[in-house]
Amino acid sequence: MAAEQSWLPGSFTKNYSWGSGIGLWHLYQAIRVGFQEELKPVKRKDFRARVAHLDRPDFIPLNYFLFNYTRDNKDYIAVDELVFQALTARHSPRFDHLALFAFNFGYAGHWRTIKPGQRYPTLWAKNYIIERVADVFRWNTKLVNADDIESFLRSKPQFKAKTSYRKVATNLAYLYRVGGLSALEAPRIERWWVDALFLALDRIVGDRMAYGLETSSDSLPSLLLRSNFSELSGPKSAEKTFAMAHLLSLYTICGKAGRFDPSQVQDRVSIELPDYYWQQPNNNAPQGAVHPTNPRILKTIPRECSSLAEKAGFRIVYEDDLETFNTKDFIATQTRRAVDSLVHDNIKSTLSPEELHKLTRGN
DNA sequence: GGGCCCAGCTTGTTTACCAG
DNA sequence: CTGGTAAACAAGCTGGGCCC
Repeated sequence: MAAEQSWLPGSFTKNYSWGSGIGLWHLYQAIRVGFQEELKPVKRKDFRARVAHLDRPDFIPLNYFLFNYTRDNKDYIAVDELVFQALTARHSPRFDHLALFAFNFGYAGHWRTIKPGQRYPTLWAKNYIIERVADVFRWNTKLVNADDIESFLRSKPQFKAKTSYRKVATNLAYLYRVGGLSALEAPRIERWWVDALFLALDRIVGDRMAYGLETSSDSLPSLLLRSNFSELSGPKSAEKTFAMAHLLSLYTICGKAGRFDPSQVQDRVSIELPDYYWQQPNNNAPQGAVHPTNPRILKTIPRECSSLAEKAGFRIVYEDDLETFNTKDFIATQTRRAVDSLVHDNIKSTLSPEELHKLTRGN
């Protein structure tokens, strides 16, 4: 992505009527209605028709938060991590933070009538986050406000807007406030961050595919680096860096963006686990994959992917546990399991529970 | 300062019309 | 009846003003 290209605000001079006290619920609702609660790509025009009765500008979800692609001369909205979270989880701040990340990351894909600037529709917000929030403010989001955004935009010749500096600045400050930008300050790994990593990968791969480029798994780390994922997803830390390696292998083994298509996952299972007896899951709720070295590395995945996740070294957490998943309990269980297996193998441990505890946490 | 409304622009698509 | 072209229309926004 060329940094020197124009930053166009497009319809972000409009208001979406976010309302107060409900976060980005209207976006969540638009996605659920637009997809009719099905994890299948939907035609752009069908999405519009379905959300028409919600009486909000449909191009805000479509052109700023979701991902578009064209196939056989028809425009579709992709099923990606943001759609997955909207359709499989209750609305929560976790969704809002993921949506804010999607907005700042700013990949809208391709559609037939796309105009200049719409492929990456939020370069002004993205660069505000990178240059001001991450670099200058060190993620102290208390310093974010409309005045600061406006003066940033006025200082940037790339930002092409005749009169709308103030409107864009106030709308962006408002979006950040209702969506909870301050939560992105978290130095440790949180679930929205794990989801955001998958979303970034979906969008990077999808953007390249929409414009005719294949992406090998080997190239994902460098593409991720160049995408400014780390600058856009809160303070950097060693914990996040370690987690990225594990999560990249989980993303790859689950089939990247193909993880939402059960037949593609089934094909992957037969390749990765030739002896695995495939059973149609009797429950479509997603499961959690948690990494034994750090229980904060918890990713919801489609149920069909669980055997693949285990192959990548993750443990499966059941759906009912996810809402209340407790890091301490998980560590305790892991420690007990480790002790049990030592006892079972008739090995006398010379390690104290504390030492085992450290071992099972790794890193 | 956000919500709301509307005029108007650009681009793409459909229809109308005409020559051959 | 066919192909080409232009006019009409519709989609998809954008900009701006007014209100509370």
